[in-house]
Amino acid sequence: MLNETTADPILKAIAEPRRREILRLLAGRELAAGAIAAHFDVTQPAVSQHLGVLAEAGLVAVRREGTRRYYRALPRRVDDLREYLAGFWLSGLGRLKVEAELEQRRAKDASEN
Amino acid sequence: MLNETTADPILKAIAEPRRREILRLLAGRELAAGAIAAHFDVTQPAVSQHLGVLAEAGLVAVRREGTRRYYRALPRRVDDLREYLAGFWLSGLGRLKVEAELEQRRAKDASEN
DNA sequence: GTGATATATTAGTGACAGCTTATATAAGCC
DNA sequence: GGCTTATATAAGCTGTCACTAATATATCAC
Repeated sequence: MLNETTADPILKAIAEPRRREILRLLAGRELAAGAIAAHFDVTQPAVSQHLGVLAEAGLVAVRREGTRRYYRALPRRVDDLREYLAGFWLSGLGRLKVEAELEQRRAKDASEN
Repeated sequence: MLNETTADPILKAIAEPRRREILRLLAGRELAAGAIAAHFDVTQPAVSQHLGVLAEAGLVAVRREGTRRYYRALPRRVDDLREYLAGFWLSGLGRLKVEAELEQRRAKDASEN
């Protein structure tokens, strides 16, 4: 389970449109760095830096084969982020209290909208 | 359901530690802008600007009462973001194909780790 | 109206992020 | 060894962001 510190780089990494494009490009398949860079109109170093950020956040994994570097997305990491967001309101002290109030608010919102 | 364009400001807003603190402070309760600002060691304008970003992203709502501005978190918006992340790999073309490959990868990852 | 309080807005500053070009690293081929 | 290809790293530029101090707006009380 992610905490505030571990979730931060993941959020920062995914809060960037180009990196989200890269991630989606790697959905369910492996691609070499060059092939990834070819999909965009920015330079290869720019994409390489994005891949570095994604790797640092654990959103992608690399496999080296000869001179190539094959990247693949790690969907588990996004699931972790979803979990983090699910427990977002329950962090800190007074979990139960907040949880109860949240339940109230949910019901209120549902009736309002 | 969020799309790439609508999800972006929410991700940007939540990818900031102080704004996450503010959001959690507003979990299940309403607080005046001043009360929120009092919780942090930055100036009132700084917090006001954060509240502006959060409001712009639809993560908080404001209620004006006299000279006070009461903010409350909108948990629904975070739920929307979770949904967006859930469908992240299925966006773009070839949804079914990617979905199948994802399923494969899930199983593979589960056995590896 | 004046004054006080709550909040937002403006202008400016330093840090950082995404980009570029240029260069370094490393593997494969001759 | 040298040459080429694939990728990363470094240095510099520009825009954006979180912050500050100062100011504006708005509401209340008198």
